[in-house]
Amino acid sequence: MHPMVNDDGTAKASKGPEAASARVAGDGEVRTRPRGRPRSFDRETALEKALLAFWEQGYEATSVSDLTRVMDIGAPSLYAAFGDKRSLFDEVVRVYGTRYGSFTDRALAEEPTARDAVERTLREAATAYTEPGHPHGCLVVHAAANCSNPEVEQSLRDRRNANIAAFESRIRADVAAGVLPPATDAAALARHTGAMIQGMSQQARDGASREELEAVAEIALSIWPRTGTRTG
Amino acid sequence: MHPMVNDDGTAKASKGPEAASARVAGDGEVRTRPRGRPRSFDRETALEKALLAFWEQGYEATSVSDLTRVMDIGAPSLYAAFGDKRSLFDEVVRVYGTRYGSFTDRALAEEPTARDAVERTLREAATAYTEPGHPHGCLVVHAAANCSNPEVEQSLRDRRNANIAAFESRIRADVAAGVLPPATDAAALARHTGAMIQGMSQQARDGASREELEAVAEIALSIWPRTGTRTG
DNA sequence: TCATTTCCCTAGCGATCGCTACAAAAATGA
DNA sequence: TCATTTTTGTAGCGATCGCTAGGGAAATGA
Repeated sequence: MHPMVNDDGTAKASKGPEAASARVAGDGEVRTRPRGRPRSFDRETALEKALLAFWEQGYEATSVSDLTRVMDIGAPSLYAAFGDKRSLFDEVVRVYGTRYGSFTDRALAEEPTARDAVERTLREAATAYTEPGHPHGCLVVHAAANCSNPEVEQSLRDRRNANIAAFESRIRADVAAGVLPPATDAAALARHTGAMIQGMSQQARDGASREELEAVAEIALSIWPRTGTRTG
Repeated sequence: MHPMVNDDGTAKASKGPEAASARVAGDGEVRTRPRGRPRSFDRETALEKALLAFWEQGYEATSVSDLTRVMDIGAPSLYAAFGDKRSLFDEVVRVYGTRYGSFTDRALAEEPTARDAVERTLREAATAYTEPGHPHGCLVVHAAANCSNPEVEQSLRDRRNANIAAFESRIRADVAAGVLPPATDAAALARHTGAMIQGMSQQARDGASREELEAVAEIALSIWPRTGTRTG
């Protein structure tokens, strides 16, 4: 696809400067350093800078010139290490998902009920979306808004809708288990949760504080029947 | 500011091809047609096309080339009639506010209680944000997202926050009147409403149907105490 | 008819966009 | 030392961005 992409360019994982050339067959010593001139920058550090830029400004408003400036590398280095702008953004979204955006998945996996998962998600969203040290709000919600590239826009839309679908199936499971009433509209409840998350993210971008978002979350949580199995 | 802007270019209201040259002093007859070559396009029609383009793609992703194509006029005609891209967008936002986005103001002005106003707003949002014939969601919420021009982004942010502030003062009025409990957190309740509106708008952009948004609205409304003065 | 006024069309301005050709620089193994 | 491999910086590609100069076209009043 791309002519000048080296081994760890568009690869899935971000491996360091290993993957050497000289391979010692069955022995353990594969400590050989790569062949040519070594990279002058740390790939993960540069990726983190790109993440913050995309998070702040969105995919399209972040130019390659912006990226090379904040990553402190030249354009050819960027293209050699990350492919093109789109590939870099995809990798940024992956890293964002594992580093910043995984509280929803954790809540769904670890909490005993759907309500508890939603409660934890909304409360953690209030914190995460206003945390100092990085842009406010959710990258997945905002970074591909008004994007001329329909594939980029669709990829984040898919993530948002998959998130809501995960809530819905979790709610359905609680309905089947008798934790929630049989008449529960799981789809609507899940979509309501998704709308709250996205609305809170927009509020965070518009300047709302953590306390203000927490108050919003409390209100949103009051719709859930308090008949859960929680001990609290 | 702009050298080649005629009388009705960047003016507040969109007046037609009047504002004639020959002025009959105190008499009523000011029917004289303008002096030079008449415009070959209808200004309001072109403005509506620009509105739909900005609504669909956002401020920055809509190029002047896009605009001249959908408005079916040349670039010099656009600049002569509307100033620059920014002025055209400002006018589009004004028209959008009066034509599509005024249901919130109407609800706040016409409904007897804050709860009724929010109820009507959320229900009408479900309809308006999924209406066929124009893009889904709210222009004010989305059109300036990820905008490189901070003034444009701020102008819509101000509108969103002013909207929430209007809800808050309406809620405070009901608290003062005894319609809502004295312990009501007006700011949080207003922000919750704003987050719901923005979340529903995002949902509409992501493909949610009117029925789905109405179900979300019903859930969101269930947080309000049903002790209103409504007869229904 | 004719000067005046205003609009439209062509054509192109300088700036920026994403991206890359090219050659020097810095590491390797032999 | 020297050929090989990979990265780096420079410099610039074609395309598009927002915007406008300039001259002809279409209306006016005289």
